[in-house]
Amino acid sequence: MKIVFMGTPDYAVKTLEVLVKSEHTVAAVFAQPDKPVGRKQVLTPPPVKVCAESYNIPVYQPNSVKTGEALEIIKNIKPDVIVVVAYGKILPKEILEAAKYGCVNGHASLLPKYRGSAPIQYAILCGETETGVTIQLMDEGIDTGDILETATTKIGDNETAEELFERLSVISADLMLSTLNKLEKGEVTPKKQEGDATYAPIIKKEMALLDFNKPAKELFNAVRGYYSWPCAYFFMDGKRIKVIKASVGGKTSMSAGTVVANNGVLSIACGDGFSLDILVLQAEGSKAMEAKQYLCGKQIPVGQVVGE
RNA sequence: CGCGGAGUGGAGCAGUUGGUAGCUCGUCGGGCUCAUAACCCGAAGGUCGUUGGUUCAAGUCCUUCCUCCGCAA
Repeated sequence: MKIVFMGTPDYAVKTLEVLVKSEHTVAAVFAQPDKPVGRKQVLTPPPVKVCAESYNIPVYQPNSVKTGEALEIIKNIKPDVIVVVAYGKILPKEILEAAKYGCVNGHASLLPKYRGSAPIQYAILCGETETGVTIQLMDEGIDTGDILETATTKIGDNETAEELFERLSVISADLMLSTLNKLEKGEVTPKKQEGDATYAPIIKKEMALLDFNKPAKELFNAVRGYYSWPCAYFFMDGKRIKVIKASVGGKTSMSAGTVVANNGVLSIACGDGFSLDILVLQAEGSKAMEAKQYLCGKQIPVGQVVGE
């Protein structure tokens, strides 16, 4: 089939590569415009663009896909199907209907759960033990289209969002290819989404501020779910401390937010009477380090209250 | 030049108005102990990121360059 691919981040690259190497033809790629990135604010192309160019596939980066220009480009290509993975823009009805088989989207959750832009993080934040990917036929709603295929996977007890991203991107890529093959042969029937829908709106950095009044388990999930961006954090002595790695510790009678142990790990009391053991952290201006190392240079007495 | 922090013995840090480099760990040796990640005694280990300068004297002031990091995206 002749494919137009729409995607932007690393997550979508996996699918693009699988499609490029398949018997299908990726005729054009759409990605978000280059953005200034990093401390130097260097204008950086999105990963999908870099990948597409390495295969000499034409790349389009319109600021908007609603102006009609994008539609013109697609109509000239006359694709059989438009594959959308983490593109980051909402497609107008005209584009959704511009290909023979429509727009097929790979979404990183088991729809209708976690519709929206951050399904992977939310699955971990909510303490799910299982998640997956859904290949859906897009309609005008946000991730409300009919389901073509799904694949499930267990979430590891200590798995971070970053790790899950990597795994799901591979699963999604393979499932996308097999689904397209079935779609071409008419071997797949779209099914309505069933069950209660939940939403996973975009992650904002403020959301990653740890509130020690919450249960330790929930904070542990936040540490995993917000890694590696924006990364869970709290304040101590006015300085931001990022929590890279943590685990749920033992019971404590100290009030929430109090340091209960400082030997080897930085253990902080949480709202449910358990502690959060911080194993790896990063202070402003320095690299990530083991809590033990951090505690060598900075004496933190038991009883000190953090969160300010 | 978007804002800011930092480069000091193996690790993490301190170093006050410039005057012989300290702390917590770790390492090595010894001691105590039934025993220990505990405790006690002792030791090794630093041209204080780089260049040039000011000074009787610079980790500490000025300067060149390099590297790392937080914010911001």
